[in-house]
Amino acid sequence: MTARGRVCSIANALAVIGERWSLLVLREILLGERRFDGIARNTGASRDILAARLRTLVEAGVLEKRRYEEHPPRYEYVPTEAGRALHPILLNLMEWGDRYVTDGPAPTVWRHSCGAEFHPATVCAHCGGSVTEEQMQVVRVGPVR
Amino acid sequence: MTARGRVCSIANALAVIGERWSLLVLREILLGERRFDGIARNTGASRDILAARLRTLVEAGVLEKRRYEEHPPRYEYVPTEAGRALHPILLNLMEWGDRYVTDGPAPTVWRHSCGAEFHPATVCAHCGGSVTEEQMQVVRVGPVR
DNA sequence: CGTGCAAAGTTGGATTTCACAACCCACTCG
DNA sequence: CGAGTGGGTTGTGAAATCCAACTTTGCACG
Repeated sequence: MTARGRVCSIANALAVIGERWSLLVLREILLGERRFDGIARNTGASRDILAARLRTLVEAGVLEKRRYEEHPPRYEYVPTEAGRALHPILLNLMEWGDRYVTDGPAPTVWRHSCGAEFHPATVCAHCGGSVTEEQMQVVRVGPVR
Repeated sequence: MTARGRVCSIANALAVIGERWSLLVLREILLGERRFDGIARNTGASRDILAARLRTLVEAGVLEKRRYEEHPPRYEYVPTEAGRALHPILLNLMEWGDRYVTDGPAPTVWRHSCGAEFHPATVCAHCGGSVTEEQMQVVRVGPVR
């Protein structure tokens, strides 16, 4: 894991999903593309790097490699619970990119079951209240090693 | 920049904040550490890489470099609106790391103004409803280049 | 039978990025 | 005057990434 710096779950999370291409692989898988060639084409990652990323994501328990055909052996990558739990992070990242990076209209649009075009909001899970800096207070912070 | 793969705001966002150390730099800045040496110490990034990251984050409009002393010239890095908008993403990433990567108790703990220990939830900004896979539907998706 | 195609990777070599330590400069403090 | 501090830059070697080509297992045609 991270040798130096602050002990922190953000750093730990990035050790798993912070390498180049990892989150784009997850994006494709959560969009429903579960095969090696399709993920390679849709992300633009080179095939050797993609193979390495898929291996580490499987080892980390974010994806599961499943054989969907016996002859010839063919595999697909499906998200585990940990992988599905990344969906909110990807949606927030997409929203931030739409707002502050992408020029023009949003390339990808979702609709929520309420009928509205979907935009994510992050709230307090306990009270449902919004998350501004004034409302947040650090109780404890990891030590720096 | 080589724009292969799907046209997507997640990819665009990662082009800005997806390089190694970028999000840990943002973490420190949002925790209140705004000086070069402090950020270097608390993240563990080497000083040359840190200088490069701070430059690209300033160029991208995520941070602002401000002189806080004239003689000798000393600088601090403060988040712009775009930088502050990354706070929800970091909190979600921390939550995911706490749950699926970090062993033992959470290294960093926040309290919300409602009094409860803070945990983030991502909801639909329009209706406040939760975000499960069944409730989400893709309306449009960026093309693959 | 031989050719072509597809999926899921490996392999080899060039290029780019990263890590680490050392160094620099302008100033302040004792 | 010498040491210390903040904010970096430079040089060198190690590691990661990119790219194209190749491999393997099987099926489908003509």
